[in-house]
Amino acid sequence: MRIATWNVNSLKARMDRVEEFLGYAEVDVLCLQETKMTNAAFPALAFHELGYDSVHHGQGQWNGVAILSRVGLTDPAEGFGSKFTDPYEGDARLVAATCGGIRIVSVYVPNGREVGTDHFVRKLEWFSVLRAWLAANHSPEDAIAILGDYNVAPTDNDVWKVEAFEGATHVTEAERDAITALCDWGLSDAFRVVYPIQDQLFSYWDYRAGDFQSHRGVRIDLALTSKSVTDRLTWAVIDRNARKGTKPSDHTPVIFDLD
DNA sequence: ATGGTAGCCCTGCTA
Repeated sequence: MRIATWNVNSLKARMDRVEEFLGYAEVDVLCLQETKMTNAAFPALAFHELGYDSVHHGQGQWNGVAILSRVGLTDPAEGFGSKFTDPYEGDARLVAATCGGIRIVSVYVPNGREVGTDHFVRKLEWFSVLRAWLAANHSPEDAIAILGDYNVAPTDNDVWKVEAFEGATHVTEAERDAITALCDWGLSDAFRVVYPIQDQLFSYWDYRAGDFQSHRGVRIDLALTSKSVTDRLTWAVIDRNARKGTKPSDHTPVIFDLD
């Protein structure tokens, strides 16, 4: 089983590239973030014709998350539900479904903008709610995989140059602690199971200033997997070619193979 | 050099 995550930065602008990706990548499950469209505009029929069932939690101008699956898709759920107060209430940032026996969650964690802002505080709160939601709805014994744009580089090996991120978001101790808290519950950063210490392996490069061509990137698109999923993990790949060519997203797909 | 680009909508906001 092959699962993947991709922040497409507008599905409308990226549909050709997504269809191209589905044509060569042979993914069974694909989590999308930043679809930036309403549910009414979501091209479920086009995906169905390519063999994928789908669930989309859309908003419109911003955010928007989806799951595509060709190994079944049942029990779809959107957001944290009524038992939790979402610090970014109204944003479409989480959707879940069971695909091929695994509870798949597609997340778009808030960016946080600047350290010290209200947005940053609520980013950390969003992580707290995610952990509470996880603990309330699942056991670490479950087969669960939370894939998406976490807007956090978990270690210094996940940024192109540590000095370039002094005082910046995505690398603070508080944000990294939030990832650690999810891992302490019973999840693993699946990419680091395959590549424990290798650096300069990125999933996002800013469009500006030739950052991609100059290898100035970060690894913020992650799959956090419970033990039974992690134990099945055989390989992980970053599809750098998807960052090249005509109208690329600023993120690449990150792909995981399970036995 | 507080720059740069891309995508959305009301010509600014978000990333």
